[in-house]
Amino acid sequence: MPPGALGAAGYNRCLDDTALKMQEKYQPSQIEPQLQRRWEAQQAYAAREDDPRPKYYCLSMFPYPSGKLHMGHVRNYTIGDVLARYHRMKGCNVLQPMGWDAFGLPAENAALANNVPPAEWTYKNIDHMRTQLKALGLAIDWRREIATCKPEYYRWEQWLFTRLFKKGLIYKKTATVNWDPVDATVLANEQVIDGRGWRSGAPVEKRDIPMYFFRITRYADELLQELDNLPGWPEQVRTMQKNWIGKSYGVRFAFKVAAKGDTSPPSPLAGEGGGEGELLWVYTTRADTLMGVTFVAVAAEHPLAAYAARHNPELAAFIEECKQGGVAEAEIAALEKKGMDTGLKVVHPLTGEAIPVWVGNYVLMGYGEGAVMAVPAHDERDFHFAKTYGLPIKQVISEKGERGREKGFSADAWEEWYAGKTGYCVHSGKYDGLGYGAAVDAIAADLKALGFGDKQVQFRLRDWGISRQRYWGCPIPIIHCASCGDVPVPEDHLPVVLPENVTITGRGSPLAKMPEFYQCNCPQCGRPARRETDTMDTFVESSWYYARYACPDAASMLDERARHWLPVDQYVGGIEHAILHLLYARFFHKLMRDEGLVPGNEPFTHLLTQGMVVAPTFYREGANGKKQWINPAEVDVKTDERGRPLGATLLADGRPVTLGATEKMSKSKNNGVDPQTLIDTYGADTARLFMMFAAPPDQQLEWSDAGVEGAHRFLKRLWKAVYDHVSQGPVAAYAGGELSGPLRELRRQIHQTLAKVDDDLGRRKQFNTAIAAVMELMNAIAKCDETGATARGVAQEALEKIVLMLAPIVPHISEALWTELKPGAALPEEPWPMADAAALVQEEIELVLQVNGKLRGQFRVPSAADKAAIEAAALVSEAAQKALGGAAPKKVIVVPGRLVNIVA
RNA sequence: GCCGGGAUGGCGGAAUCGGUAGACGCAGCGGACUCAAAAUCCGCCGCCCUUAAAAGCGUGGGGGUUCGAGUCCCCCUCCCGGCACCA
Repeated sequence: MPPGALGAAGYNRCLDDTALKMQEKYQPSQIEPQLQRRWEAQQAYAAREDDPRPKYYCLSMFPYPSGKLHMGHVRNYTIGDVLARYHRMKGCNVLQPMGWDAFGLPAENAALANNVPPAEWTYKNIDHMRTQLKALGLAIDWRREIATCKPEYYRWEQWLFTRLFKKGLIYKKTATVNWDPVDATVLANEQVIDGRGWRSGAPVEKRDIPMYFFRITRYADELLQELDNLPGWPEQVRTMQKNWIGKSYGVRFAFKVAAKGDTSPPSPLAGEGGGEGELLWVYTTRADTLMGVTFVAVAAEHPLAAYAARHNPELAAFIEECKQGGVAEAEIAALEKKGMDTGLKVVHPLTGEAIPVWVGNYVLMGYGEGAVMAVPAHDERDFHFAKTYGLPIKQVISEKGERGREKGFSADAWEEWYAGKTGYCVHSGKYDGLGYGAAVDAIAADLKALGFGDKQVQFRLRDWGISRQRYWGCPIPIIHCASCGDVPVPEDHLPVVLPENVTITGRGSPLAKMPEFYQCNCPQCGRPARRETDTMDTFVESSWYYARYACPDAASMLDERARHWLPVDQYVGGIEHAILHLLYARFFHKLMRDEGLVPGNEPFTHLLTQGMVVAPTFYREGANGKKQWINPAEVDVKTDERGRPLGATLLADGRPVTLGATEKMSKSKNNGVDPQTLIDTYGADTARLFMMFAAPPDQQLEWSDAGVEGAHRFLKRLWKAVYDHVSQGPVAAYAGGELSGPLRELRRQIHQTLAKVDDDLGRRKQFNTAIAAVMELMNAIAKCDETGATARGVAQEALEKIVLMLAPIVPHISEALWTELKPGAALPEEPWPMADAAALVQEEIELVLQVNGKLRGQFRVPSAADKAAIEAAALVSEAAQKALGGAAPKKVIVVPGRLVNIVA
């Protein structure tokens, strides 16, 4: 039932009047649970499709149920809730749902540590965290709660999978994973520590295994193009996605692997098996430097490397060495660049020159062709590689520098301009003098004429491998049949239910050890077959949950309610999801659109990426040099008389501890502050206010106990101000009539604050400055000592507006105070207050006088004064006279409404 | 390594379109109230010189554009996020 349907009288009838009767003291522990119970009983935040008001779908990234809420959650969900409540007051039909990203690795880790089945652990965590979330007073429609580990949810993911599989949007190929040879298990990147398995300690190896892939590259162009149609997204996120997709225009061509003494050009009919006479394909965006190629580098896994190593034990050993270590790109990119000559040569396609082929540990098989042409003179990485191994460096690009003189090239040291595209070809025969574009065109044309190369558009984005050799995930709905191949599970056999009673050993894949799970019959031929035992990447669940909230009980994947609510108007979540999650969700939206399930091309109209919550760290070093991290709650920090930290001691023993860096709150650094303690001590409103006040939402937020007390102090002051005001008897808010100067000024500030807060919450989404403006207004009220009925009327107006402006941020205290200020009225029905333009008018304004850009004084002018009048007023001002000393100014710059700058 | 951010008093931050740097809060200092403490209220609070006023300096470092730069441009340092199996 929408709050409006009850009416103010009906809403207030649910009030326990005695318990909410105004106390002199602010007691959040009394107010908050009572209001939360009332909201729940009234279904005050249930969202309905038949509501005629414009819809506003406000979504915060759903949490992984790790055990208990952390500060990052409190921040994320408060931001979302402020926006949801603000838009509700603005007259929108708001949907704000909540659910659980319930599949994932930590449940299996917990199972290993505590011997609890992942399902049980997860459900227990969900129950606890739901209670915690409710204590925050979020305006959530809890009827729509979903958990991705429930078959009712993931069955539709399996259903979509089978549809996409039949469409050819899912395919199988091998991919490289981290392999722990001792635990016989595939490891996640975070489980590889310094090249070793986190539990076994064994050196990790790269291993190729078959996997299912989503053809996200088929949508690469659209995913890129549509970024320009997302003005509600932060520029930095769009830039990151653009670079991630990485559309490039280049040339794909082949070298022929030379048989001894053979310098003839390759034949287009040659094979690509990796032997002599066959083709070695590469892709380059710098075809203009083709004449400067001095070697070719292939990945250790490239067939040509294996071919060259057949009778070369040293090379074989090097290739083995390259297979050591994990697959994480960050790790590989940070490795020392190593390589070895294969002894093989390829033929330069244009010059016929023999070019050596090297194996390089920095060339990755999964990227492009797994082979690159190397131009040391014009690529920094190739340059350093060539220097290390004494390979030739051949300049083929030059550039004009100062006064049109040619820049000097030296193979001794790398310079930035070597890699530039603004020069022209040199030492390149017929291509000499051509610029970047013309040279690429000419060389591409020549390669094409030879029949083994052409221009090609390429993306950095790779297809999305979704197979995981894990238990706690959505089973991939495929049956492997010896005669029919990979057969998708038919619709009427879905869902493929994940068994919940399992024992996790940390060795191998649990489902692959459960015949009762994998033994089945082929849906096509009926013969015994084997069910796929891999589960899906958990990013798959989080790629479409936003749509399921619209219709959590639908008897299909989505129904018409998804068309009503989508797209999400406002999405709120951590910046760490800027690329992967947000790109996958955009991709899924397009997949679902093409299935006719969702409207529009993009899932999220506006995006707010919030910063992390950080806190100081404290530690002691053990005898073995290992740091023992101490929680900030167990530490007493001593400061000097200016508040600078002098040192810290452990409360338990009074002995010193070391103050470490301020870092993201984490288990590993033991610097997390439990939000539960905060809520228990000060109430949810204080927690919310502090989170919104301490930093702008997109910046990192530093935890501060003192800051929390400051936020609590403000709420106590607000409470007392209303109490004192109400105690003097009821009064109507000022509605017109003569005002004294100070009261007119106070009223002007009330309405100036209304305009500011509306802009901050609506357009800027910057809550700290909105709160600061309200605090300033509170200070102004306290300073105003006008008395009488009119003054009380203005005070009533001020307090009413303050309570309404704060309602989205601190909903409990606001609702309690509203009942006192306007007996019989219900806050959830109040519209957002708008500034009265008439109250903002000023007769005179103060401008700044600068001399040579430096502040030298102030002067007053009528607010209607034009430029000439302002200049005249400035020149006769005391400060101007003093600065000029009778001389005429050289120049006068007038910025109306701001300042006058006199150039003397 | 590559891509994207960030750096402003003792601290968190403000300055929204190139126009008064430090709003608001915290900490600190001084005072009021109190038998006392806590709470609360009032005042001060960038650095430097100073009795004071005034001047000077000041937004990570170096250079530039401009009447005027925290904001724009170039170079550098450090910190943070992401890098495809943490979520």
